[in-house]
Amino acid sequence: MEHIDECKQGDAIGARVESVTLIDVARVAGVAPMTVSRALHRPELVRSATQKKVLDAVRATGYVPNMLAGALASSKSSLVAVLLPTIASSVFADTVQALMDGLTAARYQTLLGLTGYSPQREEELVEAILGRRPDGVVLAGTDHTNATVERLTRAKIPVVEIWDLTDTPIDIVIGFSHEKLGEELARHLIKKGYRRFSVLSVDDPRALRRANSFIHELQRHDIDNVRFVIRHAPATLQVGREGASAILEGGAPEIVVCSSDTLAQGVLAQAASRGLKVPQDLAVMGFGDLSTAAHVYPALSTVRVDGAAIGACTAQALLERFSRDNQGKNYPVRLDTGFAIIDRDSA
Amino acid sequence: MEHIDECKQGDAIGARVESVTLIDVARVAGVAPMTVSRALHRPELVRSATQKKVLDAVRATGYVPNMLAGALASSKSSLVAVLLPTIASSVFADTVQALMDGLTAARYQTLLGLTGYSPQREEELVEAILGRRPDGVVLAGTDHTNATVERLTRAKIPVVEIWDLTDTPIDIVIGFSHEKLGEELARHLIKKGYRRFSVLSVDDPRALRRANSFIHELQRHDIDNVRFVIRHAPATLQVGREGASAILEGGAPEIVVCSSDTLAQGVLAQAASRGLKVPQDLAVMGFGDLSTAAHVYPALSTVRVDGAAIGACTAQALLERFSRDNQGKNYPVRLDTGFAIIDRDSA
DNA sequence: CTGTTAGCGCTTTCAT
DNA sequence: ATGAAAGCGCTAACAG
Repeated sequence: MEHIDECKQGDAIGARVESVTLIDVARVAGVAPMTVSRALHRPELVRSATQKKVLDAVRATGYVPNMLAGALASSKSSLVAVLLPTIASSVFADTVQALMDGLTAARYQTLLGLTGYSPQREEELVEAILGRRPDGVVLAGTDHTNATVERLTRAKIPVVEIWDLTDTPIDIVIGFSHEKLGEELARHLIKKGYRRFSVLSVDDPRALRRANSFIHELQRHDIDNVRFVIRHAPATLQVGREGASAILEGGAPEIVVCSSDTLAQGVLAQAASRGLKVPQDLAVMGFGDLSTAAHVYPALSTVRVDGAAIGACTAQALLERFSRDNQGKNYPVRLDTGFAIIDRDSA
Repeated sequence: MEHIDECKQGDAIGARVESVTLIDVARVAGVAPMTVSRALHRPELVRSATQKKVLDAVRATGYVPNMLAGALASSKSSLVAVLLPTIASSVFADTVQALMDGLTAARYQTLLGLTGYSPQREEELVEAILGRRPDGVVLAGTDHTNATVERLTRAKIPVVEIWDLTDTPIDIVIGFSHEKLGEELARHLIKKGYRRFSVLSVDDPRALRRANSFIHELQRHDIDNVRFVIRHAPATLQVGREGASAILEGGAPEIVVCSSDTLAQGVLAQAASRGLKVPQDLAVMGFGDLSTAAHVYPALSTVRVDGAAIGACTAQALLERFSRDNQGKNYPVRLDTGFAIIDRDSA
């Protein structure tokens, strides 16, 4: 309110709200601006008496440091950009939570961008976001346009690709192999005795890669007639339910392998409404996180991925890069966080 | 790899990666820096020949405008801060998606902060984030610390509180009344003939307010012995399942009213595993979005909230504020987006 | 430990 | 339609 009065006086004509600056604080504290800056960011470099004067002045003036100016002057934005396909697909929720927890604790802030599974859109977002001079970038997946890769590389900041693995990462890559997952799952289920498979997947690139390598592995074991139903992302219960209908049209397979737990839940619902017992009449396999579904639906099998671990490792990798005096050197990281097949018959 | 070579050449001694600036572009294009700036941001002010020279120079140099500098000079950051309790609770997913769609289209970027339902944490985040000089702030809910409100007010930027309603908004408020929702729901269910109620809620403040006004309204209708089970947020299927167990201990009520669809799904699962038919043996009421659950579980009733509408309205309100020559004036907005009771018996 | 001097890269505000 | 000068608010680098 004191502030508002000031405004009414000050801005006789104009629009600009003139905010309190470092210089104002310095004047009130009776020290040099630089001393205020130090008192705020490196308190160990100033006498505690000075420190107190400054903090008092900060409080008195209601000073809020302008990080735009700080970042410009220091070439350090304390900003990390995170680009995800969507926020609706909750597979990333744990990852983002863990990532942001780690970053926030280290006083980094998060710039979020949603790509909608479109590499083109990702490219535009990268370009726009790089203008903010983030200290690091996190991307979902390893499939990017050439321009995206080039821009990211030119930016010379840590880049983490997550939720996938590749032999040619831009910089750091933390995740697991969707191909390997598909193959292992196929072998696992064959070993369990299943022979009649259906696959229900949304058209998100990683889901499709899992599905394809799953089906290929089945073929290598002479299992060919796999019903493969693809629906548009995002994966919802409704999509799962409709997909199940489509699959069940041609008679029930032994098992339906879904690209996500959400889909799998939709399938469960559809199975229930048709009076099919799971897993006796119809086994259902999901993908995602245990906490979401597997504990709750005793009949549901799933492939568990530790999203929180991916986020935590990403935060740690970034912070390490930020802190280390990485003078020109690169410390590539390739972390396979793995996955676990949670199986109702064996568990 | 090209990247690394370049590094080794260029930075003979130092650490700083010197990037291409407006001045470099101007030199290459043979014009003044200011002309480059205009060509990029207000093309209508430069001759198309000049325009072309500049764009060529931009491409040739790989120039990426430094928005930190731009924002500092122009006092316009093109940044909107969004503070949410969590990203795990998917009730906000649609809202965030719609909000960001709107903002991104207008070339605004989003700074995300997670408060974990803690007003204290929100306060810290607000302080930190205000340092970025965002052009607007979006907050979930209307329950903030005094310091939060004061800082936000002092910032003199549009502030939107969403997913709730209040008579004393900071600035703009877009959502619905959780009290009214609880009351209407109570009256609705009483009218349908229900008498034995249980409530299962997580301890998120808005969920509790819905639950409390629901129960109070029941009491006003002389229904008193309501079982009220509260669990820690976030709401997961597992929490729903456990909560259902706790409730069913004391014999099944006619209906369980849950603070979210996710919880409700957990209750459905538990009911199924006990052989209870829904809604005949046990009716289940959720809360959230239709697409999540109600279309899929024919037995599930729910209160539908249009999260996407909240996000879209928020984006629109912000953009309007940004564009209008809001010279000192305020255009308060109070938008009740309402809710709809989706009922299995009536629908 | 504190102060001074120079910018960071851009845009505003005049001139031309 | 284009240019020149003067900052935006802060911090690096050095001097004391």
